Amino acid sequence: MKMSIKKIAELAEVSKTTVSFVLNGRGDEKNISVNTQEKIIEIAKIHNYEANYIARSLSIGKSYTLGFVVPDISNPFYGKIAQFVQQYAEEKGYSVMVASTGEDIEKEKKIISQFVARQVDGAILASCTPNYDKLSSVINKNLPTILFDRIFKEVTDSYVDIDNEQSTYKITEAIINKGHKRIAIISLTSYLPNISQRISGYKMALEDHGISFDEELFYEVNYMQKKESTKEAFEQLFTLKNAPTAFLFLNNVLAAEGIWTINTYYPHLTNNLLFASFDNLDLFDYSRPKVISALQPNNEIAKNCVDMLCSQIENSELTAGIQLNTTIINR
Amino acid sequence: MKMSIKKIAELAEVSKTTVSFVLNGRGDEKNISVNTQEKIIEIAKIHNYEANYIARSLSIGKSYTLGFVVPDISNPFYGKIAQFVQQYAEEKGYSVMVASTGEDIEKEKKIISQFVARQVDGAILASCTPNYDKLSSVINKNLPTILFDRIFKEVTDSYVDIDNEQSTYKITEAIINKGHKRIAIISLTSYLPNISQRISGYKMALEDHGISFDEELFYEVNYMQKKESTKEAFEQLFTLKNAPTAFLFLNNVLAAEGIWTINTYYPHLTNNLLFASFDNLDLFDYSRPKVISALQPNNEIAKNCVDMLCSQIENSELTAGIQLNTTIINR
DNA sequence: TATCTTTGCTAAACCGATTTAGTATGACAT
DNA sequence: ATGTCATACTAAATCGGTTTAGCAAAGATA
Repeated sequence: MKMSIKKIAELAEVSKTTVSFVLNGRGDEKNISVNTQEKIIEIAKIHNYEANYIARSLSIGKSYTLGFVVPDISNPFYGKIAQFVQQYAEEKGYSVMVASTGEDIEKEKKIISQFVARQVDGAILASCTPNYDKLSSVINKNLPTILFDRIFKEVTDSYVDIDNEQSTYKITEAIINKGHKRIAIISLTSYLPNISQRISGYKMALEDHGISFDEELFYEVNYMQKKESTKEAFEQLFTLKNAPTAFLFLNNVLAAEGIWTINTYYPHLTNNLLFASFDNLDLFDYSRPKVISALQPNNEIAKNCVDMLCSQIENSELTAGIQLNTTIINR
Repeated sequence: MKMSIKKIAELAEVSKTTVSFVLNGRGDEKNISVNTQEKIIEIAKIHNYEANYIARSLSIGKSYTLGFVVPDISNPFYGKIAQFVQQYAEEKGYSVMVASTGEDIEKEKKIISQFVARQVDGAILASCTPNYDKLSSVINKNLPTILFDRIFKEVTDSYVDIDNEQSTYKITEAIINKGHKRIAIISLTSYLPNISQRISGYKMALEDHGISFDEELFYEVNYMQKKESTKEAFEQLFTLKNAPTAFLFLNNVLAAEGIWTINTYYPHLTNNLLFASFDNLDLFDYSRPKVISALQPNNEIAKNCVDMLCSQIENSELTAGIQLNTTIINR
């Protein structure tokens, strides 16, 4: 038999009110006698009573649920952050609903609406839209939202950012310091702010080291057909009279694809090239080539997202957006 | 202003009941005049009304929420399945709450209790307990539950299994067919049924090919200290007078660790050894050594989990447990 | 003895939906 | 004129909690 506060009240021969007070630990405060308190707690224990969160949510107008929305939850970068987000959320009494948008802005809208309808208290979002008008329409449903990874500062101050430009500058510098001058950069067709910051860091580093930016070394891969697109990029780059000796990939998916491509179609070159990537992957330790990378502080990103979101939810306190630093892993 | 059925009723000058009928598409069935219906829908649209799922849940006693509980959501195997589970769940109108147990049975219990309190309609679970008494106590909260990956058939018939024994038999056979006779097997200290089935498949294949099982080639890695434990395993195995020429890892985490270890400490051996793994990882395509693997049908596992769970929830229909096949990728 | 305070408890409204069991009205048949 | 039926709608209970306002009795104070 499913227990409810009402049934406990009947068994203990007290009112629902009293039961609610006692089971919420407000018995003393509300002057409920020790006797009554013990009786109620005893009965609750015997019958394995567990509060119905749905009813409580409806009553107090808070669901203690957060939404976590990313392009692809099976990407290890988002996976790691999901894991930490859930862990920190749990510590604060929140559960987490997760959804992947598959880089589809319409789906993202639907998911957010769905989460709003489900009364999530807030959302942590890596939006897939390359357009901040659209993003505004998505998140301005007066839903507390923290942006990460894909950030539009024009839309909100609630974000946990990464020093994309500075990090890419450092990676590029590390490549240059190993003696490379022809550094290909593999980017995305879709224009996200984090990506353009990374491109900018690359260009700055080149400039500061007296290397001029060569449009021929800049390649945009189409995410939807990344296998073919990456293969094509390599073909083009290797037919250049002055082919690149190093490759900088602007995220982990591109890098993994690059590693696959080079091993599949150009295995003889794996020892001659230098690879570098934004985002880290464990496999960069032992892939051929090894990959210099900028490791994002997943744990801290998650912690800050949850902390900021909760303080926004609980204290309606808008913390300013923050920027975290990556660690360059120079393999 | 947050809209509710009550406010729409006031604006339309009808009863809450009528509004509810109309907005649920039961207007015709309930003989609500076309005029009234249009008026209500119009008002709802103007004010951007979205039903409160919490209230609906309380009322109908169903949350349209599923729990997805795994040891580690950042493991790509679980991540992929999570992605598909969420996708299929969404198609059926369910949202998914995700949680990682970190291989901690107490945490697993807490998470399930939490999900039960939150009134999830059912759960998809890869339990971390090596003990089916404990598992029973976890899932027998009359919560519809589908087990996958970590399955105890004694506990429930609701599972989506993999042909662990047969698959490992095939992998082992593939190794043998490449001329190897000394095949190390790297397992886990924790005794899960899927792991013992895999071990059994390995032994059967050896036997069928006239190779006797050698206890010295069997190594159990401690998950909690897998780096040190794997390193130790390799040290031990390589000091054998008759060292192994092939390694079979019983899951992807062990294999990834093995690849890391061999590249870090024995880079000169990477071309001489054959690796094989249960579970597939993209990197097996280009790691050194390449890795023969048994690819689990993530998409199908997810689809079956969701389908079985929903039919259990919606029709109280207990489908029998099923077993899916892996694909051996012989690199 | 009268008044005030504290102790111990509860009735009832509320959150926002769903759903059952109706009612009122008018049309039609007998 | 009466009964039957379809149409168009609604009052009120319900789900399982929280919370406000307040009551009755006992003890303390004047």
